[in-house]
Amino acid sequence: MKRKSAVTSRDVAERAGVSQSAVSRCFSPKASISEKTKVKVLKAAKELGYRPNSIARSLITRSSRTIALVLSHLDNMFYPLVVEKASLRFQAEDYHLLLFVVPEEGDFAGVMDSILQSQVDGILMMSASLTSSLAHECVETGIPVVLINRNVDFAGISQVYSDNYHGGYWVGSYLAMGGHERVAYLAGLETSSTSRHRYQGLVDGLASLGQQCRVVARGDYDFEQAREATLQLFAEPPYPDAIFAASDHMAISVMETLRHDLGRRVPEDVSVIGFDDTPIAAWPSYRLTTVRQPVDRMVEEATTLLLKQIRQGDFNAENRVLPVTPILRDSARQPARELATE
Amino acid sequence: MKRKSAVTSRDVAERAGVSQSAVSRCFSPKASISEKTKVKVLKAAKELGYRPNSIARSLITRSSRTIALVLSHLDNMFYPLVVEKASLRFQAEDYHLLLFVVPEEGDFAGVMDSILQSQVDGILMMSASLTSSLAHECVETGIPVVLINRNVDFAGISQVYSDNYHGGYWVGSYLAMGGHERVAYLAGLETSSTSRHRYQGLVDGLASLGQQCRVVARGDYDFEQAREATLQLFAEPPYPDAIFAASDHMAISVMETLRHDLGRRVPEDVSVIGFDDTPIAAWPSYRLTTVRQPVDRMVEEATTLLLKQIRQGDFNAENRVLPVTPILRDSARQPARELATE
DNA sequence: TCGCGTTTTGCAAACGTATTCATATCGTGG
DNA sequence: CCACGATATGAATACGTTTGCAAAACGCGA
Repeated sequence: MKRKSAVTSRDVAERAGVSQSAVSRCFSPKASISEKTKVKVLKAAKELGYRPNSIARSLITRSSRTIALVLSHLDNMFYPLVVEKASLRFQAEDYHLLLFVVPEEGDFAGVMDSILQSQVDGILMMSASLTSSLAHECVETGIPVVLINRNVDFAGISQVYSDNYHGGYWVGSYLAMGGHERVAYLAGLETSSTSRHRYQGLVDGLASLGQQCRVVARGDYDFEQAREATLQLFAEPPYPDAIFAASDHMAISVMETLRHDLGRRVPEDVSVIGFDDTPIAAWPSYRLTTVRQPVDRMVEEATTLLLKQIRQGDFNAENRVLPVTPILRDSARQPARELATE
Repeated sequence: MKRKSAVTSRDVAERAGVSQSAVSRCFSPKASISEKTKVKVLKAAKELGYRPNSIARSLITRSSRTIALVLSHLDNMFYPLVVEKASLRFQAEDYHLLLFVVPEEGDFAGVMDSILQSQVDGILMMSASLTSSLAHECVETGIPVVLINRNVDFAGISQVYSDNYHGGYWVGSYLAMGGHERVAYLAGLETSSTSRHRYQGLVDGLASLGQQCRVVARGDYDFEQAREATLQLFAEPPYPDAIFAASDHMAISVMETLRHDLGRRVPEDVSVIGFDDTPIAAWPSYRLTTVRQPVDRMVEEATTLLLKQIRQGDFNAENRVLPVTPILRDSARQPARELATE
């Protein structure tokens, strides 16, 4: 294998018989350069296989055109989807994505440090509830951060998430109208604000019709843990007649466990409702009743928000909460008459 | 929001009363620096909130400590898993990951250009069959590339993939021994070498027992397309009595379609076999018979190979083909007596 | 205290580009 | 053909580090 070419703008300048500045200008869209020299330079550049060194460029422009994407639960189909969309969006805007997978409740501070050093122009976090000290640190460095699908009570960081409370509320009232009397909640990570808000909504939704949430189990957004939790819930009576899981990922696990380990029918014996509306939820085997998060809009809002903050150095943190949509399928017993969605 | 700090090594040098070189040395592991000045510098650095500018560092060391990860099918659970593993591995080695999602048969050359400009130290490709002109270009620039789960007939690029041919071969003989007589193959992308090799194996495996592959349908590794293809296969007799899909992702789609659209039982009416052994394959609803790819080993081999090539500037391309493991579950009719796996 | 080998330290030169500023060139109307 | 505004060009500087080199400081036995 040959050694790296390392052909610089000087090399092509020499070959084209112009100055280094000239060739630099040829690769800056808005720079002033005559058509004549431009073709000369581009010709020479092509012949030498020249590509501008983006590192040097970043150094001088003080912008890496790179955005950090940090997340953890890559096994939950929801995230790959937003990664894909976000990636396409940023690529279109000529930004690069630096991926950071934080090892699930692991050494987050370390990763954060790594991010800060990497000179990214912005950070898109879709995971890991930020401790407020870390949040503070982010803001101090002046790097724009937007949280997606998570939030932290710290002014100064932008957040876009969906209306978890009302999603939960809808589930609560829907289950209550369906005549369920022993509703269980399968929570996500303890540190997750989304899980808490969904729970709060559930409780209030049930209460609005005189019901309550009987039991809360921990699933930590994990497939296996959701399974354990479900077995636990049915270890001894009284058994739940409905389970609301904080994510589709867990809801599917619940359904699998109910059907194949516990011999329960869904929804005849127990209703199951999820959250997200992941593609799997629509598969005929599940037909999971769930609450749809507007992934496209979330990504769209988050990315444009981030880009805006990057461009105008001076910005204010914004919160965007997006509406969710109940998706009525067959995994939950339907109320006798249709529920009027608010 | 405040403006970026931009505290440089000079600032901390001044505050610590040393030269700029000294502070630089404090952040280079192997540099020679006395303990005394080191603490002085680190103290000053902490007080000022200094972080070495990795861009400037990259410029001088000519190494960005960054690796490009390029892929397309983020919806197939197989890929998020390897992304996660690869990410953790590289982070542990203090490398960063630049993510490139190539829009599915889209403008690959453009993305490639973008990658080359980004000055990555290496490229890990898990998708998109490289055209040989692009492959050539990669090699020319001298950037180490390793392909994972894909291959291209071009010496000079390292590849790690699993033994697709023998995986297919096993499927062929297993289906033949199970007494299937009308086997269909649901192919992946036409450009995909893996799909071709699996097919070749299937054909030979069937032939070894006097059978053949009756029909080939195109699924392009896509869930929806796999569904269409399945419907097509059962549009009119003769119907297949077994379908081998080039990925679990498609195999699941096939099962869903068979059961819910076509009212067929699996495996009583038709056997289904996949490839990958994605987590979903093990779910009780499917219990998909499949061929396991050793994801962990693939990632391990690919990453170490890449890192090795990066470290020693001079390297030879290597191919690693890893053994697969048949996973016998319930989606395919079992032969009367156990098949002795070779 | 001196001498000598070993660390430590500072100076200065890179790394490859963008960009300012002054100069040169061009186009055009008088 | 001249003058003049607009536009194109080149020289030089800066971005924030790493690192070779030479000088300085150090440790320590004599």
